[in-house]
Amino acid sequence: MTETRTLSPDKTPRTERGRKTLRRLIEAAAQEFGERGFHEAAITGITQRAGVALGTFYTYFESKEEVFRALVRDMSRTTRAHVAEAARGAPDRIEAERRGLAAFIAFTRAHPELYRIIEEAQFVAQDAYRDHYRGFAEGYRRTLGRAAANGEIVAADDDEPRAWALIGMSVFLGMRYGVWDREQSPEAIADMAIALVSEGLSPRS
Amino acid sequence: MTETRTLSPDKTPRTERGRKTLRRLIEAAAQEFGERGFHEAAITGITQRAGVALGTFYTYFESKEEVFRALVRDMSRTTRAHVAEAARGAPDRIEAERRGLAAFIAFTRAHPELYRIIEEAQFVAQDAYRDHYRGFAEGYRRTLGRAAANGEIVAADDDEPRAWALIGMSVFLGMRYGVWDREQSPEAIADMAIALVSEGLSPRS
DNA sequence: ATGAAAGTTGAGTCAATATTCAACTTTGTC
DNA sequence: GACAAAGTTGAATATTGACTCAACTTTCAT
Repeated sequence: MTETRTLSPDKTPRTERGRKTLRRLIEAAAQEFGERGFHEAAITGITQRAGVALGTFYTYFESKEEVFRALVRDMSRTTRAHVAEAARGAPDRIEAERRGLAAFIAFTRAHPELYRIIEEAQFVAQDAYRDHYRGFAEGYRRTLGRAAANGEIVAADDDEPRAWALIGMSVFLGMRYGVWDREQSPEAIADMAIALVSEGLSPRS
Repeated sequence: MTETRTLSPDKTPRTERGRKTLRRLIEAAAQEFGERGFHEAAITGITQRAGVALGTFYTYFESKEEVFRALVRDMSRTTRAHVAEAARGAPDRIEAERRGLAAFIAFTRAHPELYRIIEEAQFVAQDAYRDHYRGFAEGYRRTLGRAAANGEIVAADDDEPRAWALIGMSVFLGMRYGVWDREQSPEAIADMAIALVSEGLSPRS
C-alpha cells in the first residue's frame, strides 16, 4: 500500500502545467460521461472539451475505464460530503434526515451528471459502485445506531437494512424529483418522504 | 395502435418453427444480457446460446437494442406480476407490503439477470426504464390511496412520493440482499424494512 | 543558458462486432 | 409433389473508437 504500482509508469503530474491539464481533463471527462454515458463517451470528446490533443489523455490515464473509476470515487466523496454538510447542526436525527434528503434531491437536480455517473458505475465499475454504497451505508448504519441509543429514534435489531432502505429511498426520489422532473421543491418532497419514515404508515391506535 | 409499423418488414414468425426459434432467441438474449450486460453482450453470444446462425437473429429483430427493449418490457411485466401475486390476499396493506417486499427480494435473488437488465435499461433504453417505473409507481400510488381511504394506513397529501420512496427502498434492498449478498432470508429483511415504514422512526410519545 | 525531464501532438494501428445479403433449406398449402 | 413463402446460414462488409508512438515543445534546476 506504500508504493503506487511499481509496474505501470507513474502518471502523476510533476509540473504546474501538468496539474492544470489533469484538472481540465477530469472536468471534461465528468461532462462527457455525464452527458453521453460511459459507452457513448469518446476519449476524443474528452480531449476536445479539455482543449488538448488525444495523446495527452494517456499521459494521465491508463484507460477510459480508469478515468471513469477516478470520477466515481471523486463524486462519491463530493456527494457524501454535501449531504453530511447539509445535515450538520440539525437538532435531532429526524430533522437531519429531512435536511439530508432535501439536500440530496437538490444536489441531483443541480448535478444530474454526477447522479448518472455514480449509477452507471453499477455496470461499468461494479466494485467502485459497491464501495460507494457500502461506505455510505456503513456510515449511515452507525449514525442510526447512535441516534437509537440516544432515544432520538426507535431502536431496531439491526440498523443495516434500515440504512439501505433509507438510501434506496433517497436515490429513487433523487432520480424522480431531481433528475426526471423538477417542479416540486426538494423540501416539499423531503417533507412527505420523511413523514413516511418518521410517523410510519400505521394509524396510531 | 392497430397497425404494427408499416415501414420495417414484419418480423413476426408465421410457422411453428419460427415461433420456437424466436422463443429460444429471447431466452438466450436474457441470459447473455443478464450475464454480460448490454455492451459486453454479443449477438453471436446470443445466437450461439440459442443454437442458431448469426443471421437468424435478424430474421426476428431489427437490432441489438430492439431485443433489449423487448426484454425490458417482458421483465417489467414478469416482475410486477410476481410481486402483485405475492401480495394478493393479504389481510391488510401493511401485510401486503411485507409480502410484496419479501417476494421482490426473493425474486431478485432467484433472477439476478432480470434485475440487472431492468436497471441497466436506465442507460440503454431510458424510455423503457421510465415507463417501467412510472407504471409501477402509478399503480402503487393508487393502491396507497385506496388503503388510506380505507383507514388501513395514514393518509397523505400526495401518495406519489410515498410510492417512489417505497419503490426505491425495495429496489435497493433487492440489490443489497438479493443480488449482492444472500445469507439473510428475504422475510427477515422485509420484516425489518416494513417495521421502519409501518411504525416509523419517531418514538411514540 | 542548457540539458534532461515533463508534457504535448495527432496520424496511424488494430481489434471488435453489429449488420447485410445472396445462396440454400424447410414448411405448409393446393 | 410442386411451388411460394418462411426460415436459415455464415462469410463479407463497414464502422467505430481505444490506444500507441515517435517527433516535437515547454519547463525548470543548476
